[in-house]
Amino acid sequence: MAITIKDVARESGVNVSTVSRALNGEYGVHSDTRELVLAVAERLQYRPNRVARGLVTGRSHTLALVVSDIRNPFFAEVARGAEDAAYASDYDLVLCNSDLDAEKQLRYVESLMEKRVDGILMNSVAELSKKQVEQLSNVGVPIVLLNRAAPRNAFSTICADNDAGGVLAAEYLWKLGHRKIAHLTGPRHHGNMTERANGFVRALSEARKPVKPVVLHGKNNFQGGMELAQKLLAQHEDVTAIFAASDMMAFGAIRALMEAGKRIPEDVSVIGFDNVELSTIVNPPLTTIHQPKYEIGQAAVEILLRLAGRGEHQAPEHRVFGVHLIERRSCMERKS
Amino acid sequence: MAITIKDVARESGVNVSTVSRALNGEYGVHSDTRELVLAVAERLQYRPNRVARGLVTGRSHTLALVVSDIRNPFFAEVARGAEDAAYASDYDLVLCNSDLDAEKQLRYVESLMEKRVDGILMNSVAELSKKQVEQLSNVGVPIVLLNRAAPRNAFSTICADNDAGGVLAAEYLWKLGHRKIAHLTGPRHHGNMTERANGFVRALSEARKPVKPVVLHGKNNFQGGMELAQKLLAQHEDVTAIFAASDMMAFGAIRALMEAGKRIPEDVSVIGFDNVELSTIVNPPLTTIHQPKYEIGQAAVEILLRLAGRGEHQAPEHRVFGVHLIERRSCMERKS
DNA sequence: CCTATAATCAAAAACGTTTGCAAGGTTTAT
DNA sequence: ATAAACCTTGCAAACGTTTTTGATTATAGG
Repeated sequence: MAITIKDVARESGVNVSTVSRALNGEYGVHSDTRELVLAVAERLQYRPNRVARGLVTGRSHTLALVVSDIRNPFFAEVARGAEDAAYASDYDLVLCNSDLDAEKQLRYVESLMEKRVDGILMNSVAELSKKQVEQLSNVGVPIVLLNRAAPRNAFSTICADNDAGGVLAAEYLWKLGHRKIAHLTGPRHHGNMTERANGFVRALSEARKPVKPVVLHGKNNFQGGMELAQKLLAQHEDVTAIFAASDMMAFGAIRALMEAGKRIPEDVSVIGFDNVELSTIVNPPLTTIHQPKYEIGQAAVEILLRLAGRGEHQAPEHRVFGVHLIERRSCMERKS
Repeated sequence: MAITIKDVARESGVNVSTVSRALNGEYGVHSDTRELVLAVAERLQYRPNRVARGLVTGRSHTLALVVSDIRNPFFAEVARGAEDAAYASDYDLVLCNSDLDAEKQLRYVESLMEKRVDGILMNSVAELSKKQVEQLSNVGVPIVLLNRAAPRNAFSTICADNDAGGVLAAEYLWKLGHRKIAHLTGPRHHGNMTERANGFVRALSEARKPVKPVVLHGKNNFQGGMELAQKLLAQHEDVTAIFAASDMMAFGAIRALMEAGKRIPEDVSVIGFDNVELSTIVNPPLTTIHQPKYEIGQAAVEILLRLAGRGEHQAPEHRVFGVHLIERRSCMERKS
């Protein structure tokens, strides 16, 4: 049996309440007794039971991160930033993979509530019904979303400036002389990606000579990028530039293009979004829009902890990080 | 205030113990009362407090995964497998990044113990002192290691057949005609990588015409691969083939080689280990040793749950997964 | 020297569950 | 018909902490 606070109380001849105070460094315990208690606790290798503590304090010192898939390098980076920040404040982080499945996502939240986590960080990418949003709002624990949400609801949000990123990509491609342009993006209703698409097509439509890109929706991963690029080649052989809504999709697109005998960037330029580490090693190195993934994860739990510290209802915080273009070698000028 | 079991007891006119039994589907409660209780619980939106339950049952329904860095695609894949398996059994998974730091690793374990996790899955890659191993053995919660450990200690282990993988790489390179061979590997004392190295050099030394590869140690990531390849080029210009102990290191090596003006595979062949998803998209596609990452994570928590189910001291389980060579285009024949 | 105040600690309640035990009531078997 | 077995339920004790309250002692001010 594990040794409890009672054991160290008995062993040091004081009451458990005194042990508790001594160990937690609270005011009102004589330095002599404190030292004694500390010594005994050390000798007995006492480890406080955090679930017992959690029961009385109502706080579990645990945060949760629910992402669609941790294998997505973007989320891995966010997760690392989040975990580091949590660790720094002595919080644990539980990991959940929702696969964009609204039901699974809600099941996770429910389970997390039962466990009394102190905050949830999630990319609520799935379309939630009004009822679900309501349910989520009332869980009583702070939630920060990794994407901008409908302004009415009460979640805090943190994300990159997706719209600006889309604009950056559009301007870049346009200046390079491209006029037959495609945008490969994720599922409809994916908040972040929708914003990227919006910025992109808007910027192109406002160019000196407006361009209307073809926009294809698919899965946000390597596979999805491949499939969309294949579909694109079948329908629009003549595109000279592709903006992929994520680096993973860009990788898939590049693969499909190469298999179809296209050279990059000579035949078609490709630009991605995220700037994941691997984008430097693919060949050619991927031109992309950088967003601060680690910092987003980090900032998210900082917000979470701040909200968790305050009681009950707090004003939601919002934060958007700037993005910038990383020019590598997957795009080139198009003289038409 | 959240609503508790007492509320539903009062509301349905029965004792809390009956509510508990009804909700947990235990034997010995009349179907009428059960239905009533269930209805009331539903109406009141009752959510049991898992912390309180954990206190009495002594089980937290939580597992932990401590890896060196979740950004390493290998670990991301393992994590996903582990989380899926945990989710299937209604367990939560907390994520920890140890950075190969022995002290940080132990701090994590200590914190996890305080939280009464039901099992820990870790790649104990750091060199642990005898005292630390002992400490770990006595924590009282099942631990499964992602690498083979010293046989004396009581941890369960699960990993790929690293030695065989090393042999595979050696035989492949040798048959292709390479005789000037290098092996870029991770830090010394990295269990899995040491085994890969062992298999590799042994197989080469037992070849018809024995070869002694140069072995360089460094960091197990993209950066480390780059640095080692640069060092290698400076010291041994004449190598014609490189076996990298992980795909990430292989990517780094390829990058360094390309920057040094080498063509792959014409000038130098490169073979990796892991077969991460990205290895198909790098150019040239990477020839590598496949190990079943997702399955390893999955199997690890299955073992963990089995061990957690049984009481106290159980015989450790060991499992090793087979590996195989994936031939792509980063290696070619060498006629010397 | 006496009282008011502060410092130190013990006692006990609380947190929300599960669970062993016993008390009823109801069926079954003899 | 009665004892034995069984089913259903309530009661209360855990689980290991924190925290409030109150008592005892030491300190200080006059």
